[in-house]
This record gives sequence, C-alpha cells and structure tokens, in this order.
Amino acid sequence: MPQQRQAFQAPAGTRDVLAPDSARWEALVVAFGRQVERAGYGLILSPVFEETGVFVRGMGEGTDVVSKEMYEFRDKGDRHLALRPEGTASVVRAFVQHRPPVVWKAWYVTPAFRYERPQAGRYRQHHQLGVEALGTEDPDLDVEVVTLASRFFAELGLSRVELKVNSMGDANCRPAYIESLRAYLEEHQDELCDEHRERYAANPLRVLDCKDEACVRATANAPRLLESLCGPCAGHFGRVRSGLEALGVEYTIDHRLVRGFDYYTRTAFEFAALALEAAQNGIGGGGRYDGLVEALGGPPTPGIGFAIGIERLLQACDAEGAFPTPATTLDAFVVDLTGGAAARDITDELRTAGLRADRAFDRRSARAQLKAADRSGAELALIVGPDEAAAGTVTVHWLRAEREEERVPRHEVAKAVRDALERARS
RNA sequence: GUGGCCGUAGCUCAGUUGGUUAGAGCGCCAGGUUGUGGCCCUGGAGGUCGGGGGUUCAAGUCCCCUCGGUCACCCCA
Repeated sequence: MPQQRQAFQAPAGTRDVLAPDSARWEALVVAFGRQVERAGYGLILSPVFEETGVFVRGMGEGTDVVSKEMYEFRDKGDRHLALRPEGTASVVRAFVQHRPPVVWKAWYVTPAFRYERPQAGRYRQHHQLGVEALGTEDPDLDVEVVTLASRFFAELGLSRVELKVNSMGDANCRPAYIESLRAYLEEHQDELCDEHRERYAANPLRVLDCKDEACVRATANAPRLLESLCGPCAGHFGRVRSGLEALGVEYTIDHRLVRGFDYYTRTAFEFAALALEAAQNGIGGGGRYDGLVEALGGPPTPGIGFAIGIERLLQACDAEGAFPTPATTLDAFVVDLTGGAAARDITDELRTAGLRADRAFDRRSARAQLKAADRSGAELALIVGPDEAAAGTVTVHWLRAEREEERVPRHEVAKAVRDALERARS
C-alpha cells in the first residue's frame, strides 16, 4: 500500500475550469475575437511576466495594485519580474519595442494576477479580454473602442449593462482640478469618512470614488472634472459624446468615475452589470492613456483601450440567463463488442473524415458502452458485434431520434454516417 | 492586509447534550436483459469527517494552530 499523501489543490484564489464549462470560455473568446477582428484589431500574444518596472511605471507606483498586489519575483538571473496584473502595460511595452505603424490596434486574452483576498468575482488569477488602439487622439477612436465593448455585451445577450463615462482631463487641466478638489475637501474635511478624513490629500480623486455615504454626501457639491476641463479636453469629450449618441450607444455621465491607474487621461469609462451585486459588478472598463507610451520609453503616442473580466462577465451572463454553455456533441460513438480493434479503426476513419467520434475502452458490456454512448451526447451509436464483423457491416443506431436502425457496409462507414446525419437534418 | 461565517463520499447534504463498525440522495460500477442507452429493481465500490496538535476513558462533535472556501472592508475585472 502506498502511503497516502495530502492531495494538492489549486492555490488560493485560483480555479480550474473543466469541460463543459471551458467550452463556454472558448466560445466567449472566439466571439470576442471575431467581433474585434472585424474592426481591424489583431491578436497580440505577449509574456505573462514582465520586468517589474513595466507595471510600476505604467500603472503608477502609488496604486494599490502595484504597491501591494503584484506577484513579484526574481529569476535565476536576478532579474526583477512580475506576473502581469493587467494587460495594458504589456501591450504598450510591446508597442514601444516593435513600433508598428499607427494606428495600431491589438486585442488580447490573458490571465491577470493580483495578490488580493479572494471573494466572489475576485480571484488572484482572473482573465481579461481587451483591446488597445494607439496612435491617434481622434475622438472617433474613443467612440469605436467604447462601442466595441458595448456591442459585445449586447451580442452575448446581456441587457442589464450600464455604461458610465467621464473625462479625466489631461496634463494641462487635471493638476488645477486636483488642486481645487483638494481645497474643497480641506473645507469639508470633517464630513469625510474615517479613512479619507486623514488621507484625502494624498490622492483627492480617490475620495470621489469612495462608496462611504459620508464621502458621497460630502462631495456632492465638489468641483467636477467635466467643468474644469481645458478647451481641447472639453472639445474632445464633446465629440466622444456626440459620436456615442450618433451610434445609439447609451451611456450616463458619472462625475465620480475616476479610474484606478495613473495612466488614464481624458475619456474614462466603465461597464457595470446591474444583475450582479454592486460590490463586484464592474465587468469592464478602460480609457484613454495619452502619456503611457512615453512613460514606458516610447515616442509621444496617444492610445485608448479597455479590459473585460471574463469571470465577472460570465457571472453576469449567469445572472441574466444569457450566453449559455454551448452543447458539445459527437456525431458518432462506436460500440465494439468484438474486442476493441474495430472501434480503434472506425473512430480513426471517422475523425480523419472530419467527423466527431469517440468510443468506449476496456471491453465493456454492450449495455455499458451504450450508456457511455448516450452520455457522450452522440447522435449515433455505431455497433460492431460478431454478426456485423462476419457480414462486413456496422449497425447504425439512433440515440436521439426515433429512427429505424440500419446496417451499412463497414468499408464506407464514414460516408454512411455523413449521409445518415445529412438525411436526418433535412 | 483586517473581520464574520463555513470545511463530513465525485456532488448536495444528515449526523441527537462528545459514546460502539460514519449515513442518505444524486453520480459512478456491476447484475437483472449471454448484443441495445434513457425508466425500473438489486448489489457494489468510494470517507485517515480539509490537515496538524491538544482536552477526554472516549472527538465528526470541544479547544488551539494551519490550509481552503465564502461574505464584508479595501481595491478592482
């Protein structure tokens, strides 16, 4: 008897996705890719780890994600590396490295790692779908990017998704705004929540984002980003709005919307799934980041993108009964009562012919094999017993339809299966 | 990182105030049907009661630690 060992399990905050759930993921990624490729976005594959500096300089040293949530490590060459906590910084690093011609449009699907306390809708490894588009400040690009996400949710069948937008200004107008906000908060310091009463000065924008009722009330009349935008930012935002309206993309202005990473400028947006609990209902978000390319060592290049959290998106789909797991099925399941060689040969022939086929192993009883055939979801059971073997035939038995069993010649079994399925469909 | 709740078969769960060999349903396997699935019947396999330590004559049950889950905060996808 081997000593029993403690079974391993997946690390905290991570999980396995097995079939058939994984088929839903696959379908989701395929649907996303198909849609954004129609708009000229190309898939980018990039490493899941980068020099730590890519994220530190990209997202900002002071952000929670960078300061306390990164999976950092040193490799055997003593390099400082980190597992990517989000996708944008890596894509922009790749842009800086390769300098593709602009406008450059890329989409990705990637795991993202953050060392946080797990809870529903929040994992230490989660997955994101996203796009990035670099090389122009044209507000029509903002409109395109926001619209892609919005249309994607609609295509999945989600109806209860709210789009919130705001403008965060740029290097010209944001500093002045932050000062006026800081001054306002100083006056209303006593009214803030416990945490922000002491710490509002470090990052005044964060206070707008605070969900504590005290902060919400105290900032109700605070200066607004949109009202302090410089001329170019205001003009840009106006064109983004009119573009969205022209395309019929519904949105609401959220004066409190300030994205968490330092790189955001101008357009900021988030999608909330109203069918989910408010605490973790953000299913996607993004914005413009006109200074990020420079921050990572490239030439001044504006850009915009968004990321969608796959786990949360699927939770939202569950909550709305949308985008069900696609049924995986087989064309045929071979039941071999002669030892297994026939099943080996026939499944290979069928698969080579492009049909989906499986079989049972271990010389199980006819009943057991039929049961397995039923469970496999196959349309047909192909039965080979001593009779068929002697006659050079295969019995075609329908598992999902009331149809007569028939015998077909063994040497043209693939064609016979194809024909039978064809006939059944017409 | 802080706090609350929870961990019993693959899954969903029972398990009296600590008391003999830990149960059910579903699933799985086999037989009833020597070559016909889904329904039914019968039987079977499968658990060091998350792990470790402690209290006790005796621990699934009480205590401590630890791992994991979950919820809230924080932050975000």
